[in-house]
Amino acid sequence: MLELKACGEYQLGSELGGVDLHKVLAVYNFSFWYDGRSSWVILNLQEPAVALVSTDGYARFYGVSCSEDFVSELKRVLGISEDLSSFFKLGAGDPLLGEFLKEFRGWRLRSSPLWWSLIIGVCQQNASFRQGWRMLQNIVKLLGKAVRAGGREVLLPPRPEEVLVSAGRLREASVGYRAGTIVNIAKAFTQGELSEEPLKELNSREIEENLVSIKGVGKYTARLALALTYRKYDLPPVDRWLRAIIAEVYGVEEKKAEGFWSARWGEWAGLAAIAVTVALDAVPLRKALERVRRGILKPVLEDIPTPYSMWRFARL
DNA sequence: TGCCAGGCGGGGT
DNA sequence: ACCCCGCATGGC
Repeated sequence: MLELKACGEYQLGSELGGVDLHKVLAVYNFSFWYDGRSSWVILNLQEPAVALVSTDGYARFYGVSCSEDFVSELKRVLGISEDLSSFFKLGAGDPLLGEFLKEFRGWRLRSSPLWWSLIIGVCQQNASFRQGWRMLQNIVKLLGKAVRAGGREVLLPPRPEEVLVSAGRLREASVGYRAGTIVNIAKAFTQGELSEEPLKELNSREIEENLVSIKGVGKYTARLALALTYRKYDLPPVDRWLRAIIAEVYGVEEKKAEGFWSARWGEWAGLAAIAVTVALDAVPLRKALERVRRGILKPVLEDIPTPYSMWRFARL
């Protein structure tokens, strides 16, 4: 097993501002990465580097090789360096997100590597939240690679090359026909058509164009990746779930929902879209519409896996 | 037991 | 520019 070197430690302090690390680490996380006190955070998947981050802000770094940039990369991944004041200001009193944003003021979206963000998107296609995250969990457990860091084992998601050598096993992860898309994405990375670093210099529209050129990656998946990887939120991932919710809450036609959402949230539209999934516990559409009517607009479910609670569940 | 779920591409008009 | 269908899989 690959052994990562200890690369020092860092105590996050005043730069945390009002950030609530429990919320940052809990949302959309797995039980094998977060236990409620500390979480493994991926800094680099290609040349493995991770941080073990406690909710009090203490972080230890581990990597194949050590880098001076680990601290700033950790801050970027945790969203600490992101100024969301205009987002929260814009959201104050919003009929859908107002209440959530008040309670989750300390939340920031963790970023993930482009390759993994795309896989996250693919697993959400034409499936429920729970089914999608179960697929992701299966992929990590079946094809992921364990590394050793600080005397502990960490399971990392498989890299594109690792998916390709075991492509036949993707079906065991219950991803169904999405296996083909996952292979297409893996090939795009290994054949050098796609790479995280160069794309970040492009604007959102250009990145989206690049990503949708992969067969099986459409607008929704590309835009989710924009938010999850590059923290670019100006092009929101609006799916039929959010579209129907927007129509219900704001009284707009479904076909105008995306335009309405972009106008409403501007540069924050993508982050707001993801926030809605957290606020409504990502329950299926029927139930989400019912919740909206009853005004239950922040996470409340504890006994089933939701974006905010899924880290508590070993099996989703 | 069917039907459907946080898309997508390919085929129509 | 639309509309419509099929698609693997698992939950209800």
